[in-house]
Amino acid sequence: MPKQIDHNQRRDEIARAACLVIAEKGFAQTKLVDIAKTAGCTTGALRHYFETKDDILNAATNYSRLHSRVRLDNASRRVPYSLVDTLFETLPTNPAQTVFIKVWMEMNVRSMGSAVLAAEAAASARNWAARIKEELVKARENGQIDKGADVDAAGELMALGIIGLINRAIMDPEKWSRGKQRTTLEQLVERVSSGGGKKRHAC
Amino acid sequence: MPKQIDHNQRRDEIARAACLVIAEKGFAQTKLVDIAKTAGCTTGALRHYFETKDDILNAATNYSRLHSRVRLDNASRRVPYSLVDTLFETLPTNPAQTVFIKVWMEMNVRSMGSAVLAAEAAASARNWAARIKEELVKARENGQIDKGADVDAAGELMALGIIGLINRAIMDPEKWSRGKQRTTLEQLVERVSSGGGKKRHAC
Amino acid sequence: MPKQIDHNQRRDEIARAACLVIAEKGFAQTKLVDIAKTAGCTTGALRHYFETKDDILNAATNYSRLHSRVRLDNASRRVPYSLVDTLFETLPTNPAQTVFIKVWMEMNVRSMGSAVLAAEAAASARNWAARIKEELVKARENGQIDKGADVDAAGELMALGIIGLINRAIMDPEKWSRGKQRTTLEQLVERVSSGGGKKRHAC
Amino acid sequence: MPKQIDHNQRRDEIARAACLVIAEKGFAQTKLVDIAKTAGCTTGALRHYFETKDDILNAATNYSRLHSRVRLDNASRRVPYSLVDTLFETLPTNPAQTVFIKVWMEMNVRSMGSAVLAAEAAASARNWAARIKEELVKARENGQIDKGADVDAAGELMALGIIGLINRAIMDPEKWSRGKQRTTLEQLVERVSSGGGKKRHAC
DNA sequence: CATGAATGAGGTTTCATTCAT
DNA sequence: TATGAATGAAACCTCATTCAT
Repeated sequence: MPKQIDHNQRRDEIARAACLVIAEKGFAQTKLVDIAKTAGCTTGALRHYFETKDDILNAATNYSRLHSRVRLDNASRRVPYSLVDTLFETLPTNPAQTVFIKVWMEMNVRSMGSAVLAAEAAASARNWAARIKEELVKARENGQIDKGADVDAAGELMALGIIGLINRAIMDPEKWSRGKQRTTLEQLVERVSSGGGKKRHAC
Repeated sequence: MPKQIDHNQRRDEIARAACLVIAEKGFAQTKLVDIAKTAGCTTGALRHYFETKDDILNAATNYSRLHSRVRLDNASRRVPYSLVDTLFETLPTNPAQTVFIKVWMEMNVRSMGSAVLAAEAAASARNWAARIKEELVKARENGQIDKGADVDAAGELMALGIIGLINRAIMDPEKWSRGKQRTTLEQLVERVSSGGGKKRHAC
Repeated sequence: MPKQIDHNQRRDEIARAACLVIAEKGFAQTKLVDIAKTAGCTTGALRHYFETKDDILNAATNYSRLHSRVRLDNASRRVPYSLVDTLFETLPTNPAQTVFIKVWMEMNVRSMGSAVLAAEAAASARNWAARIKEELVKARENGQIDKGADVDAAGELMALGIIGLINRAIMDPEKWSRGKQRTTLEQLVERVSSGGGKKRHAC
Repeated sequence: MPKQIDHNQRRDEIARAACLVIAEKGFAQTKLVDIAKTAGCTTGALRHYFETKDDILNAATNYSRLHSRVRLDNASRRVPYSLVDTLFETLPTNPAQTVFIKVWMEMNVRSMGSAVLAAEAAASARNWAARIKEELVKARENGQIDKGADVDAAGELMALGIIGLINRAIMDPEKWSRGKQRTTLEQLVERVSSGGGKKRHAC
């Protein structure tokens, strides 16, 4: 009997290798040989798990999305709960997260060239924004933001701010140190979540 | 030197053509022949104006940055001045601006693969954020935002929010209609600029 | 040596599987994996019975030739004997025979690229023509064609006609229904075998 | 201005080069580099004239069909007209014709793997058979075959015989010398065209 | 014997760049 | 200055073959 291989696991390993290469070299410079080398195999072997290069790229996209989501979920489960600490996990403050975010950016851009990919990317973005809103709900329950906060509006704005922060931090890591990302996130949470219509009327 | 003028004009036309192709097909699918076709010439002719494809891509990047900047400047000069109206001009609410923003996104991603380009992109981003801050200053002077607003912090957050909004609107145009972009921008201006530490204490 | 028997039987099964794949997909599109799948095994297993792909292809060729020959022999042994019925068995009027004929055509073409294979194919063709001639002899003895028929010439022409019929029927099955093949074969037998120089003079 | 190239002419040259390579090496062994080399260019240059390898192969098929047809037409126009001389031109009695016939055989086989190609091949075959029939009509008018000959049936049988002859001559050139092809063709014409129902009744 | 993952040579395809005209 | 045919390197893709299990 030949070596028993867990196909799904191997696919994940390849997707992860693809992420590393994409994050390092950029999508356009990502060659199959590099992915294969990083995954510890040859280009031919890749074909046992993926039909085409595009399939690998798509798998990398999903891998990246999934791991970002898992990272956020894990942070959210920490006790005691902290909204800022949780959201902070989504920022490119460490190599691993930076990799996934770079892949996410590369793939967002790539998806602009295909209706199908664009639809997926849009769905993923909505999903992610909804996930951010959930955190605000949780934080409101925990009393970390105003009880009267309009989490719908706040969630949308928070999502935008985080996306912006992620973008700028990736593009300009020199300026956007871990500390500055943290401070900015705190400001974001404070301004965006404090308020909503009711609060302002009360004031 | 009429020839020189024509030469620069032609370079601009080519850069603009490159922007259109990049926005339509994406960076990875942008071929020199397509740029040439869009510019109304042949690949050979491109060579008279640019040494390499990368040069054209860089020119497209600069063209895109310049025009986004000009658009913002023009909006800012309108009388009577309106902060929201001005910032609204930076959003992908019309085909032309959408093109430039797509190019900006594509090129940001592309720049991740090169230290030189990354530095340029970072500088451009800082520059753009500073420009947004200027608008807040102007708006504060005009009384459109609180006199006591901390424009440094607010400017930073506003820049993040706008970047996030641009990203989401580009990736998910179905959800982010012109109207929704407008409404969201208004909320952003209200929450981000209203306040700063002092104001809140006063309340 | 029961193993030996199984071995040969397995080789036959593989050759037959190869025929099916060749007939369905064509020689150029015949992959070892497809043959293995059709034979109910894996590519690795093929190696226990054949050294290379070419060996399998050659085996398929021989299998096809052998079975066509057996089919003709069986038809020839039917009582009462009928020349047309017998020759009819060589035509692609049923799926099985169609498969073998397609393999024969594919392999004829393939053999054009190799002196050794070409020689084999030529020998096989001569052999087959001789076999057709035998049928004419038998038919003459049975009185189904003129006693004075020149079976040498007639056999040659008959062989040509049948080859042509096979070719056209395979290439254009829509036009060459079973019935039309039958009718045409009858005409062929009538015209080709009726005569020869002597007969015509006698007329 | 660059070198002025007649695209159609260049396409024809490439198609012809492809024919030569196909005839020499067989379809399966035909590499683009060989075609390019034979055509006196590089593989890259081929792309100016054909999208894919398959397109080149299809062009070779059409080129082969066209030239076989032209050859037959030219032979048919010779004066004085001779049916046998005309049909003789369709046989592989010289290198050029042998090439085209080999391509025809290769491509017939190749077409078996594709519904579209198969339909084309079938149409081409019907067309060719109709063309043969035309020659019989002409020969009947010229008195070279019986006035009462049933050219419909005879044409069909003649087409079959010629196809068979072509096949055998290509596969077994040693046996099927130019002379033997000629003799056999004469016999074919004599037996197949002499007769039809009326004639036999008269006898 | 059988498996099927892995190999890697060899093919096709792509496309920025060059250059004779 | 402009053309666009041609180049050729580099990528992706294919698949017969191998071999550890």
